Amino acid sequence: MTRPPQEPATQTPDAGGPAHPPKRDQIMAGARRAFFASGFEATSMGEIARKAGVSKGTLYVYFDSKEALFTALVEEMRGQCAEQLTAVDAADPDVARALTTYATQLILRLSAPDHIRLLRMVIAAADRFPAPAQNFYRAGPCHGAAIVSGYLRNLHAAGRLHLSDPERAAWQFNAMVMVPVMSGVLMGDRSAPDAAEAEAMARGAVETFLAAFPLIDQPGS
Amino acid sequence: MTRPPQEPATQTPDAGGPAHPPKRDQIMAGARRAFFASGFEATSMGEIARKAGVSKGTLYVYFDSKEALFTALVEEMRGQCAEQLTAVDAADPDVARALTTYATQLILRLSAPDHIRLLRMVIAAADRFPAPAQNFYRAGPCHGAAIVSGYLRNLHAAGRLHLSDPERAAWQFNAMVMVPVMSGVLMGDRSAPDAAEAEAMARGAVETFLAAFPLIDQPGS
Amino acid sequence: MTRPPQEPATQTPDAGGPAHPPKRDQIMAGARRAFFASGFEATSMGEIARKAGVSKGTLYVYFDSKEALFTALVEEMRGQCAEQLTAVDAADPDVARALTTYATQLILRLSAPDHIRLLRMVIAAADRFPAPAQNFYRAGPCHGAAIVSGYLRNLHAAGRLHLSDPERAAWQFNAMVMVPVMSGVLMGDRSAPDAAEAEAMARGAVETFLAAFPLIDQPGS
Amino acid sequence: MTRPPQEPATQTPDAGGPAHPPKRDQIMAGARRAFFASGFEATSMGEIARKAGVSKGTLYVYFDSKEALFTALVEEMRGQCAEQLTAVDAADPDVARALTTYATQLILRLSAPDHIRLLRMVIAAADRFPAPAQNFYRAGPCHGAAIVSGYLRNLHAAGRLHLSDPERAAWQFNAMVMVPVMSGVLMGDRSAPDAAEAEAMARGAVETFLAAFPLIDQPGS
DNA sequence: AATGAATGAGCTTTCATTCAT
DNA sequence: CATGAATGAAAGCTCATTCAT
Repeated sequence: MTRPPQEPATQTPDAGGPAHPPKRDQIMAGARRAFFASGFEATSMGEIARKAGVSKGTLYVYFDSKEALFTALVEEMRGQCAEQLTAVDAADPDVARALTTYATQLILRLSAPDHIRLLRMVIAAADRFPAPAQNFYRAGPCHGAAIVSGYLRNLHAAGRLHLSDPERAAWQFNAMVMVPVMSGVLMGDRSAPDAAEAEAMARGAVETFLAAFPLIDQPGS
Repeated sequence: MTRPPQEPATQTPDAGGPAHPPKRDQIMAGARRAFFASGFEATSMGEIARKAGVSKGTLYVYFDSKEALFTALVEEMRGQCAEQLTAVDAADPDVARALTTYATQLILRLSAPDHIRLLRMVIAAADRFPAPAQNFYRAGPCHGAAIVSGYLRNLHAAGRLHLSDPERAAWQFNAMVMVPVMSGVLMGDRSAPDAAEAEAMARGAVETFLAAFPLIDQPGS
Repeated sequence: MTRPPQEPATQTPDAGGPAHPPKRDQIMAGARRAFFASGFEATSMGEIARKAGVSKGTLYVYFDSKEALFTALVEEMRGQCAEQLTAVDAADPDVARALTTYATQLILRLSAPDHIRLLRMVIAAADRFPAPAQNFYRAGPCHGAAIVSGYLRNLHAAGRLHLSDPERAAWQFNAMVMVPVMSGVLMGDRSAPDAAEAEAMARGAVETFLAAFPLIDQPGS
Repeated sequence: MTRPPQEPATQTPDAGGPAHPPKRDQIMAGARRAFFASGFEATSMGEIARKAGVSKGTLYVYFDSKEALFTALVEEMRGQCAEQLTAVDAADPDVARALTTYATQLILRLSAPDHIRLLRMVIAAADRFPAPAQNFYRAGPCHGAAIVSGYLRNLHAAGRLHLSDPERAAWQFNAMVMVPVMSGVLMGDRSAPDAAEAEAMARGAVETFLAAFPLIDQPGS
């Protein structure tokens, strides 16, 4: 079920273009602003050039096409996926608290407007060029599942939890955390939750999860 | 958390357009085929007109714009959401089996290529005109949560299950059912599961769910 | 050696476009002026639209592409090839005079600026899309050879000339007529000849031709 | 009628450009390959630079513009015109054989794909910058006529042929040789002839030519 | 001299929309 | 109501040319 975030799918490699001068970053910054403002289809190369402060021709010195530029942008942003930034505090002896904190952070980051925008763009483009969505998926949901499953595995090894399939449990946990709020935000039916609401939803998920996979009390502690 | 599938959000009302003559259906049919074949942006009004067998001008007699046509189409398709078509068999005394059957159907319908296409289109458009996505969300995920929460509420009333928040539990159940496979399909990282795989995933979700919310044995049966 | 001017080579049929309204002629007229002014590559669709007095979009209602428009134009002009317009006066009993008159006309028409322009365009395009050049060749040089060979065949049948290969003789006659002046005009090394010069060159060709294929005196005339 | 291949017409003199360093030859070689591969318009300066192995900027150190580079290339290739490479064997006592051999070679060289390419390019450009075409014409057809007329003049001086206008006769001979096959090849209606076909056409031209200008038998030989 | 990054005008083509018939 | 010809704005992309290094 889990896909390791390795070997990202590629479609249109950057091809030529100068190695990595500041102009490239300038273009990426302009592209980020432009794509985030209007989405992939509705953003024109002219708009990107204007926002980047370079000529339209320069865009094509660094990127072969609009698709390639978008792909490179998503690639660059993989490292900022909500799931990449959120970890479970393995040092916290209070498992419920650790999971709740993690889940709260995840909800807040996943539902941040910029993240939603990126997600929408990437999904929208998935029909025509799947590489960005695939890479994003592996760096995001798959990575998130790996983080949680690793944590659960450790708990299991420590005898604090009984789990037959940590990976499945991790996906289920993350699913319960995100879906109730993320789906509404993604579909434009509600806005991002504030911290209090996020924590409440996190609690709900943790509660159900620990009911299904009860912690084993440590005799000596 | 749940949004009742009532009062659909509107953005671009159909304005003029005859009430419901056969020509309108003809256009809708053409639009459905065209949009599903190529997505919103890549579909031209000319293509729709050709597929519908009417002139381009006629399109504008019934719909104010391409957006309005798309919105109307999504509106019309609300009734065919995966969640609208899938029910829990309340008559089945075997709750685990009823839930597994439901979840299997849901997975298969949600990951069907046409459904994925529609979902992508609707998400892609959510930035620029949110109405379709909202309506779709309410008729889909919200409706699905309502179905399950209703079923759970009945079980609770029958004393077969103890639940403090049936709605929350319903969202969590649906989340565990869909996410592990849907997210991969939606992001283009995997293809739709076959019946066997769908059932396996359904079992996994039901197992965890019933571990968290254990059934109460009926003494007299 | 001769290619019958039948079944013209096609490459990009006109495809859609309204049947044959005045707008189409308007576009063709604009295209003619524009292409003749600058050649195929150097003429832009915008320039054609301006010269035709229509919008750029309208061009594409009638023609699929710039190539298709050019091909249609050459097609239309086939009928105005120099060779199509020039005939040998079979009624003239003075063969030398008939041939000289024909050759003079041919030289004048072939070296007319418009004809040279068209020829250059068609040759220039022959690499990328050969259909126009082929059609032009069949309607031009091949047709011209057919006219002369027909005339020669009649002379032969009438016993006025002995010829083993009328077609070959016809090509040779036409070659002698056109090359000395046409090649210089086509290559931009000289301008079109006036009537006097054209007649002088015609005489030269006829003289040599009749030296090679002497007329047989009619005993009874 | 004949233009001596002297003082080539110039239009865009090379201006700056170092006299003749190896880099210049390198560029010319790249330009030759590029122009021959794609024609004048379809060849970009970038392509030339790549094929030449120099930077785009360097191109402009040696040549003022794309046109100037093309002009210089055609200039340089004058020496390789088909007509420059083909001579009549004045030592051969068999005039018909000498002419046939010459004509066969000429046909083969003129219809060679590279020659056709060059001819098309030069004709295509003749409208916008006439110098290349003029130079090509003088080095080609004019030179060819000069070769033949010189040969004929010698025959005349030797009493083997009676000719009032050797130059005119030379043009007519060359015309009969090339036109029947060259025109078809140039217009894309047929491919280059093989040696056998070329010789057959050569024989046809020589036969007619010698019928028009019969050889005078040498009494003492 | 040589480079190659940068430019910006210009290209062909598409398309949602309008409107006279 | 229905048509389809006509539009014009804009899109992605190319390329000859320049210039600071």
